[in-house]
Parts: sequence; structure tokens; C-alpha cells
Amino acid sequence: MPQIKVKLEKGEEHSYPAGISLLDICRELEACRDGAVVAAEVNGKERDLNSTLRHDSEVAFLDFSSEKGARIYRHSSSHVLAQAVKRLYPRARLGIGPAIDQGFYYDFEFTEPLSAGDLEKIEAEMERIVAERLPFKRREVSREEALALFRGKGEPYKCELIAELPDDEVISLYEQGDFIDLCAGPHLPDTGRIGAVKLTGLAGAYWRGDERNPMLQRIYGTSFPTPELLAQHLELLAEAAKRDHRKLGRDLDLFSLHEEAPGFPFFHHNGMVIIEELLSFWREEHRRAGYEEIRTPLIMNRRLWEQSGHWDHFRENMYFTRIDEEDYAVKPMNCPGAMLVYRSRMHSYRDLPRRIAELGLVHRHELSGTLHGLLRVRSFTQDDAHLFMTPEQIEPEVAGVIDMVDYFYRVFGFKYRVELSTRPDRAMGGVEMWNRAEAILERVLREKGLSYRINAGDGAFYGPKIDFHLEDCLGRSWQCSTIQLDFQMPEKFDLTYIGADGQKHRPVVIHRVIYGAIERFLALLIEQYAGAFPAWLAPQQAAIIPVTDRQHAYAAEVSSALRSASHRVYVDDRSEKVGYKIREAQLKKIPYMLIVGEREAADGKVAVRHREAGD
RNA sequence: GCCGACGUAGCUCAACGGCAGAGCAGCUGAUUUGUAAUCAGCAGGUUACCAGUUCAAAUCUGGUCGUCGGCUCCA
Repeated sequence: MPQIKVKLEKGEEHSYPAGISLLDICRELEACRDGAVVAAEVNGKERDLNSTLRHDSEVAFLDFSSEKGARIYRHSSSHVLAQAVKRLYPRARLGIGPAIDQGFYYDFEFTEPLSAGDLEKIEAEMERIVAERLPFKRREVSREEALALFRGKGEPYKCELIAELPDDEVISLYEQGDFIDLCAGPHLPDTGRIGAVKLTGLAGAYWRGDERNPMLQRIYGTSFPTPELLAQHLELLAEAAKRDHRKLGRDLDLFSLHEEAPGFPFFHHNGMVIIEELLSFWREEHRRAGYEEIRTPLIMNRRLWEQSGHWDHFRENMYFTRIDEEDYAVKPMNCPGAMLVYRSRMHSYRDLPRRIAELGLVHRHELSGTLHGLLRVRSFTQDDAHLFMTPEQIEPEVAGVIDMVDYFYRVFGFKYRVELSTRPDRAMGGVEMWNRAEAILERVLREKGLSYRINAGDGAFYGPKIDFHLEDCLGRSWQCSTIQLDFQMPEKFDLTYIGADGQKHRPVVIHRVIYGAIERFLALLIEQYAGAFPAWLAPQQAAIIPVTDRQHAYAAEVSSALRSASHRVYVDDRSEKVGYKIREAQLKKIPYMLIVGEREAADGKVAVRHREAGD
């Protein structure tokens, strides 16, 4: 029998008879001792453990702890979900079922809509399938065979996918027991490797993410090699929920949301203290970076919005009102106001770039279903700025803004992800102009050495943009900073500057925000610090805690001394025990507790206790 | 907007056709306390809102509003 050489990830080389399965190698090496090995990479390509080796190969085993391994594991779990659903609801049609960050989902079209209570039944069926230890079998077929198979099974969505596969694509099927699915793989050797499954949610999702398509029902789930790991994961989620900004916002009296104004947040004193500190820091840094600050009206007439293009491109998101029988709109963006300010006088090329900032309150009529605490609201303050410049100044200006974003995020300890969003379907201006603008942004990103991902078609209607995304406590990603290049507004508003040649020229505009929206940024900040703000942001910086009533006068002295030095402090002079007051200050996450008893009052000192991490 | 779930005291929850209840928070009083909860008392509600079924609705049904998890959209 011919031998094949197998090189393993650690550099060892072994010889095996041709036709040996990866699973056998894996077993021989005891590599799957906890059942955690899920697949293998053969010569850099992911393969099922069930597949056999016919050539000399380099093999790396993937286990659940790796990102790739977890994805394969969850993907197999989604097939088990689909199998369970087909067993219980034979007439349900299959959509798609990929692995996602912390689990998987599968989309179905049911004859009768599923309700949340049905998930338990499906979960039980999944457990049965896991217990059956059904092997995943791969089979490659022609397009015709695949189409005939899924047409016969009454699966129109699968047929649509098959029809659209490129010609050179290998079409493969995966079969486990009584279930067969179109899938590129790879998969686990058998369903028995899935230790613990949990269905986590039921949601609607448009077929292929397009709202013109029918809405399917999406079942979310997660799975782990062992019940212990699943329990650990659920525990982690429960912990994360404790830092949810909606809960902390209420507990720490930062803000509130009311039925009377859905999507329009109410900020309380404590929240305002944090916002004001964020804004002071922002103003200081912007002055340093050569920005000016303006303020423009909330309401401007219809003609302005027609001129800016918002009337055509953004109308369904805007609020309107009538004044003296004329249509007015509440601003959804700050740009038109800034354009008018720029246009109010002549500009020389010597004065450019002009960096004109505005903390602008904008209102957008977002769909009711999208509202989410402070993270997605209908009125928010953008820390906006419009940079007016000559074409030559674009690259250094974009680079300057990127540096500023990076600096701000480092101050707060945020990790961010960068995206380049390109021309949308409903874009203003020619393709050529867009390509040029996109190329410029891409060049600066590369020069900065930032890794980024292209978000095709997600640009603003007037230009492409670089977006910076932050994550909330549950790992959901939110766009904050954005840098948008705009050749359109200057045209629409006929903006000019006088060049060295004495002639009028067209400036370029960059729209940019650093925090993005103060509301959203505050929400992420609350979750980032779990409510325990650093002293410079904390609504109350110190609690002064007298031990008995006899120290009240001294406590008041300490308090007024600190207050006159602009510190935010308060005296807890209730007739409670010290331990009680400390506990309360800790729960309010106050950075410092200044305890004053007989000893301290005599010495003119305080005993300092620092806030403990967590609670 | 669409799909699914949920709205009971300020908060967390109980009662699941038969008198709306607890803990915490709040208020009053006592206590004068040394590093995470002193004790006692009081008050707090048209059970989101509007209809309907019923002798009787927080509970069952329909609608509206809001919230939560997603989809689409976006800072």
C-alpha cells in the first residue's frame, strides 16, 4: 500500500497509508481527547475530519477554542437545528443557517408562524439528534442534481441559492441521518460532538436581508462542547447585562426615557455632569487642533433642504413644521447650517483649511423598532465639524482627524474597528468623483497603517466615509466617529475661495464627528466603565462620611474647602453607621470616600477610602 | 416599519378568573455608631391605555401605546 507523509502543526512528520481518514490520525494522536477537535486544515484548506488523505499533506487540527474551530462547530449546530425543525415541521422551508459570533442561527419559512414557546420542543429534538451521533457525510454533486434534489424537497430558497452559485464552484451537500443541506462545509465528524445546545431567540429576518423579500423566521442558538461551558457562557451574559447602560443609567440617576417622548432622552443632573466634562475636554482639544465653534438653528426652511439634497435623499427621516404658511424642517444634520456660515463671507486660500465645529442637536425620525436606550435615539447631539479646504489639503486633514479619533478613544480605553463605506445606490454625483474620493480615503488609511474593512454601499449620499465602531457590553457594534469626504455640498451651495491666481475655486468639505453622538458615546462609556467613572467624569467625586453627629461641622468644613476647589463632593450626614454609608457610596460608585471621625477632626485630616472595583 | 416576547408600587419580583402582596428604596421616630446593610412604625397601586367576554378580569379576547431581542436602516 502506498504511504503518504503527513506533516503536523508542531512540525512532526508521520507516515500513513493512503486513504487514512483525518479522524483516525486525530484519534491516534489523542488529539481529540475532550472531543474538542472539530475539523482540520489540510494544506491550509479547511476539511472535515471524516475526509481521507490521498497525498502528502500538512495538517493542522482545529479545536473549539480557536475562532475557526468554533465557527465550524456552530455551523454544524445550525444544521442540527434545521434537522430538528424539519422533523417537527416537515413543511417548513429552509433559508440559510450560518455560524455567528457567539452561536448560530437558521432561517425558516413556516406554514404557521412559530411562537417562542415552540423553541423548547425544538431544543429537545436537537438534543435527541445529538444523542443519535449521526455522522455528517459530504457529497459533491452537479448543479442539475442539486437543483433536482431541492426542487423535489420543495425548497425554493435553496434552489435560488444553487442557481446563483458561480460556475466554477464545487456544489456540495452535507447529510446527517434524515436531513440533507446545501453546504460548503466543513463539519464535525458527527452530531454527537455537540455537547450542549441552547436556543436563545426567535426573530424575523428578511430573505437575503432585503425588506422587499418575504420575512422568514430566524431561530438563534448557541452550543458548547460541554454543559459546563454553556453554563459559563450564560453566566457571562448575565454579568454583561449588569453593565447595561439602561440599567446603570437608572441606578446612577444619569438619564431617563419616557413613553411621552419615545427616542428622546431626558438627561438628569448626574448625566449632565458627565456630558459637560466630555464637552469641556472636547472643546479644549479642538481649540488646540485649530477648530472654531459655531451654532446654527434647529429649524430651517424647506428650500434649504431642497438645495442640500436632504429633501430628496433623507425626507422620510425628517420632522417638519409650518411657519407662516411655509414648510420648515427640523435639522437631521448640521451641514447646511455650516455651509451657510461659510458662504456668509469671502475666503482666501491663505485661510484654508477652516475647521468649523458645532455641537449640533439633530432630530431624525428613526423607525420605532430600531430605538435602543441611548444607543439609538431620535434626537442626539453630534460633535460635528465641517472642514473646508483646497483639494491638496484633503490627505493631511483626513490624517489629522484620524489621529484625533485615535487619541480620544485611547483616553477612554476603547478598542475600535475601522470601516470604509463606499458609494450607496442613491448617491449624489458621478461615479468618477466617488471613485476618486474613495481612493483618497483608502490611501490615508493605508498610510496610517490602520486595518479596515470595506463596507460596500454604506457611504453617505454625498460622499464615502471612514467609520469607527465601538462595542457595547454584549459585543454589539455601534458606529461612533465618522469622517466623510464631500464634493457635493460645495457644489450645491456654490462655495468658493479665492486662489493664489485671484480666481474663484471650489473648496472640498470633510464632515466629521469624534464622539459621534454624545448620547451614544455616553451609553458606551457607561458600559465601558460599568458605571464606575474615573474621577474626572464622576458625577460625585467624593462622599464625606462623618462617623457621628459631632463631626458634622468638621465635615461641612472639608466639604466647602473641596467645593471651592471645584470638586464635586457631598456630606452624608444621616444618622447611620459608617458601614452603611460606605456601602451606599460604593453602590453609587463614588471614587473616593472621606471618613471623618474624632481623630481626623482633631488632626484636621480625613481618612481616604477608595472605591472598590465591581460590587 | 416588519417578526417574536414582555408591560403589577421608584426598583426587583409574587399573586395566573374570586379581598393586589413581599423585599429594597422613600418618609417618621428611636439609635451616635470607625470602613459594605441598627431597630420600629408609616406611606406607597384605576395592575400601561381603550374596548370586549364573565356574577366576578392584573389574570381570558381584540385594539392602541411603550419596552426588550432581532431584521431593515443609522451617529
